[in-house]
Amino acid sequence: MSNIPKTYEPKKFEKEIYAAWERDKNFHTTADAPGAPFCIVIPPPNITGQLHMGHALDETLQDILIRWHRMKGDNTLWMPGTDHAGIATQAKVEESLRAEGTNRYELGREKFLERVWQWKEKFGNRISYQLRTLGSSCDWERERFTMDAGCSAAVRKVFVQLYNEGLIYRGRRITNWCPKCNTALSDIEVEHVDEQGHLWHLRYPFKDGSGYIEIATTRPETMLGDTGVAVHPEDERYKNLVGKTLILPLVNREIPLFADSYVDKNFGTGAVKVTPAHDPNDFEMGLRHNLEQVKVINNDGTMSDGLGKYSGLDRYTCREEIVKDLQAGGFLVKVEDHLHAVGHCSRCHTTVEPLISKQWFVKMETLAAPAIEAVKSGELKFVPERFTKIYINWLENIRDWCISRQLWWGHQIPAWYCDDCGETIVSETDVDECPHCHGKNLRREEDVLDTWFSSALWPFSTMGWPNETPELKKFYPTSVLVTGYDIIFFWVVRMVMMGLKFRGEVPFRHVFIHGLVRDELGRKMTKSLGNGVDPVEIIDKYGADSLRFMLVTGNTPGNDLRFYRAKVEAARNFANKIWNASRFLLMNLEGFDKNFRPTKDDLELADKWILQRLAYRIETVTENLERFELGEAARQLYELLWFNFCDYYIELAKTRLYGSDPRAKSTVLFVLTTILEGGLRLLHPFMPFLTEIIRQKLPNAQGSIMLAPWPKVDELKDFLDANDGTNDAADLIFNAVKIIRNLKSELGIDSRKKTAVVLKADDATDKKILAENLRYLTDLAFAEPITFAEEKPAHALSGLVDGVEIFLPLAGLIDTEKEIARLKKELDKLKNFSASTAAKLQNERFLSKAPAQVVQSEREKLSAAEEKISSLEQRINQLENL
RNA sequence: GGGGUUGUAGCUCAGAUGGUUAGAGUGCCUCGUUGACAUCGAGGAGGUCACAGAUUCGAGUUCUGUCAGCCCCACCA
Repeated sequence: MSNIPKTYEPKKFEKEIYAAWERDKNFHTTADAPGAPFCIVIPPPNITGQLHMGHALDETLQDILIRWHRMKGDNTLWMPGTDHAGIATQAKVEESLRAEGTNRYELGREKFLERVWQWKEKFGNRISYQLRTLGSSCDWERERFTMDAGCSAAVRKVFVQLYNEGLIYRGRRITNWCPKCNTALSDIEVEHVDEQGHLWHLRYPFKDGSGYIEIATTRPETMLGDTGVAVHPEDERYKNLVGKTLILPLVNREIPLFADSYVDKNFGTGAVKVTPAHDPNDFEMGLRHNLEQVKVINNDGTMSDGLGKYSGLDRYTCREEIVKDLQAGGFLVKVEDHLHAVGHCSRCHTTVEPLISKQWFVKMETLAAPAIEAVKSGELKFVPERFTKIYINWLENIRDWCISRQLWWGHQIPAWYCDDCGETIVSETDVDECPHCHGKNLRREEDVLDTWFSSALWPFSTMGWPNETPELKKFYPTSVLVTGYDIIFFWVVRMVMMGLKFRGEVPFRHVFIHGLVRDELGRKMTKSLGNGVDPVEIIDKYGADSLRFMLVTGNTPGNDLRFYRAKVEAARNFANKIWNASRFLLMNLEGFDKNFRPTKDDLELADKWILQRLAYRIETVTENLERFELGEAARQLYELLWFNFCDYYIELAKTRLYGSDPRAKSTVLFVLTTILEGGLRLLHPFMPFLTEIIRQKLPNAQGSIMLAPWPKVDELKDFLDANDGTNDAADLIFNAVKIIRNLKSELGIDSRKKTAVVLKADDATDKKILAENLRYLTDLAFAEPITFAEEKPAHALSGLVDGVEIFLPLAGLIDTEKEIARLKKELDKLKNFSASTAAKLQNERFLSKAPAQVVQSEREKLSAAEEKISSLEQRINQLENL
């Protein structure tokens, strides 16, 4: 029988296995295949760069669910693809152009886009390749891109319909503007960061010379655009001043003092300067009071023309100049330190400038209502549930979505402006004549759409929508969306809204949320910190299976997890353990008859025990997968395969394996292969490569493991008997093993050295179990010879398990005092426990209110403890009288 | 300002619907290389489950409050 190398070296086989899966079309899905649909659409990675640890986690979770369902026999589709990532990708390409000494404007729109497509080709492929190295079992034949023809058609259709329904509109509004990216941003693309700034107190004189009013501002440079000063209508300090005219310092513009309830009486001086063109609140107030909008800051962050010496200055340089000039003019009262939140571009971290410009918006309120309802009704569920609150809270306070971006890379907005009659035409197909005036002077809107607009359609645009494809019918709504909590607002809510709007159904039944992967110190992995760990490098060194296993164990849904190498190594060691257990089995397969099936009578305690363990884990692992508790499922498999199978069963199997009874050997081989093969299938979703390569070598399996059936308890039913006492018996034996090992260690005896053991069992059942399985004590604890005694030997170390006393007789004298001290310590512990249990059992209320089962088990515990106590006391007595 | 979340062994984390004497990985200490595995085996030390109350026969687990950390949302200039 073929054998495998001594150590687990994933690098030697992972690539090959993946290639074989792909070659054999194991990932392939058709809509008309049998089985209930199970579908996940991948959160499309950006084509900006390469796979990072966050992707590795996201893909691993998805692949586990996908592989599990595929094995379960569901018609399983994992739709792969990538995202064009408008701003981010454009910025990357512009960066590389800068390195070449040119820029996009020199290149022109068309040439520039060619460059971006080249970039897409390169990095999109790299991402797909890296997903493969992780083992992701996507249906690659269906790979999509947010800007491919199908997605583009979907985008156009959605845009036009929303426009026609009045849900998309174009308006001149104040929006967040990034002076560096040179584009508008939506509200959620702005990150607010607390910054230590200043609060400048300024005095604005009244026109009539009757003094001045003091205002406070954090942005003095915007005063050039002030067109009013506001106070609260009920502010006694200013009540009778409202309506007066002020002279704006430095500019000498006449501006009104008016009242608006927006103003907070308690902040600053209670009087606020109003700059409608550069502050969202001032903009609103400006509309309410018909104030002029004076734009003083350009899109690039410099000061506008017509501002005299300030024109052309950078906004922050200008601030310094203004402050200087205000001070010189006697308008500056004082400067205070002030901590306040400042908006930054989430992409480049430049301070955002609120500016007035013409942008396209999506009206959110009518779209949001059904999205809220879908979650409230339970049609869509978040895992963990707590995220529903965040989701609903956000949707209930939603504001219109600015979807136009002044970029080139993205879906160009399908709108045309007629220069002849001023008409705006929005159309799914390109337009070359104005339907209104038949003029030919049409200009296409240059702006592109926010990246998330196309991402929002991903669950159905990838399935062929707007055509009613078989895929759409079969797989929509998809089953689960797996994503990080950081993009719930960006993506999840928008997919839900668009899915409900255009398909009339939620895009997915469950949203499975995971946390962020952090570094060993708990910090976010970022480029600026340089603390990112490259998954490709980890895979190269430890294997994809180890990385995957590490990413799912030891964490719970929705919580962040820390990445540290020791954890990957632990996972790798687990893989190596399985590797070697398999190696052991493979080297002992001689004489294996794959048609042999033992009868129940052939099975001994260890066989029945391990088969029951497997059956139990089939149940609990499946349950945990159903609950999305992948970490717990993985933990249980670790326990089954390492502790139960390797540490106990394999050791116990050796005697019969090397023995002379052929039927016993056949039986043990059957059990070994059954457990390993079943365990591999359970483990396959987590560690696909390792389980595949090993299972292919097993004589009791055929075909790819990824297409093998998910284990069922039913497979083992011939060997299971829930009430045969197997577990109690196994507990007794294994506890006895522990005690013998323990005593040996206490005496400094080599754990593998054969040591005589004396047993004293008063209970007939216990005695029978021990007598039938003495070999296990020899195999696991190297106890030999083992004898039964009615009396406690004098010179011996002793231990207790259930009702059984275990002695290690000593040839020479034992250190009696030390042994007494040890036993007394144990006695104390037992007495404490028995006292508290006894107290519990004397408590009337416990007896009357606790379930009978609990009371009963407490009684049993107490009597067991009392038995042990008396036995220990006897023993101590005996030793003291020596 | 609102909301969320975390606080369990030196470190990183599990402990679903409250019920054995609270677990794992890693680190540490002792011992062990006669063919599955030193990426290993055996044993050990190490925890008043942040703190204070409440509910309950019973709380690491439920509730309230306090302290500490992290995160998200938010138009106080």
